[in-house]
Amino acid sequence: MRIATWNVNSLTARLARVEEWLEYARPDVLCMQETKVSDGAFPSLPLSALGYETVSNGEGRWNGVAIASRVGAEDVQRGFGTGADEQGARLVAATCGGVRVHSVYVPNGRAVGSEHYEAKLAWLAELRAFLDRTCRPADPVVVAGDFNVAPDDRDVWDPAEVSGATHVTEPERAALGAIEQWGLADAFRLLYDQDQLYSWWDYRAGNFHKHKGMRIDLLLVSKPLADRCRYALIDRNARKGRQPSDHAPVFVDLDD
DNA sequence: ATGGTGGCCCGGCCA
Repeated sequence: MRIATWNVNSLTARLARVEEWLEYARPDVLCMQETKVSDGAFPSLPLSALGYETVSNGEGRWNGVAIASRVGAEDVQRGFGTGADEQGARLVAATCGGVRVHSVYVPNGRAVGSEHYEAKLAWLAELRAFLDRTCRPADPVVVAGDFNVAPDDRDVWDPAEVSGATHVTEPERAALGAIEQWGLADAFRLLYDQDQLYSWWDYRAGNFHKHKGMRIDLLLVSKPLADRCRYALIDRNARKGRQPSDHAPVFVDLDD
């Protein structure tokens, strides 16, 4: 089973690239973030033509998450369901082929110490609480998406250059750690320990070509799935060419 | 070069 995640930075603008990628990577499940499309305008038909059913949680102009699956999508949940401010449409979950799959788009946080940074930490704490009340770590669970946190210094191009900035601070890493402590592991790190393997590069200043990126797109898997991880890839090629997202898709292959 | 690119959708916000 191949499960993927990709911040597409507008599914409307990226539809051709997403279709192309689905055709050659053929994931069983693709979690998408920053779809920037309302549920009513979601392009379900072209994805259906490729064999994928889709579920989305989208507000329109900003944020938005979705799951495309060719192994079913049952028991859909949109958002935390607490009635609290969710800072936009950032969570959708469905059961796909027996795996509870969550597509998440963690708030960016902007500047350290800003209200947005504090809200990012609060959102991560809400995600942990959501897992506590909706799933069990002994079951097959995936939490995949753009976490806007680089788990450790291997995951940034220059720890000194970004030191103290968002995505790499200790409180953000601790909040991510609290989610992992629920019973999840970073599938990529179960398999590989190299540095300089990134999933996002700022559009600005030619950062992609300078290899200045971060690994912030993660597939967190529960123990029953961690034991099945065989292979993972950040598809850097999908960041190249015409009209790319600023993120590359990432996938993990699970043994049956 | 105190910006830079790109998405939303048309002036500025967001990443």
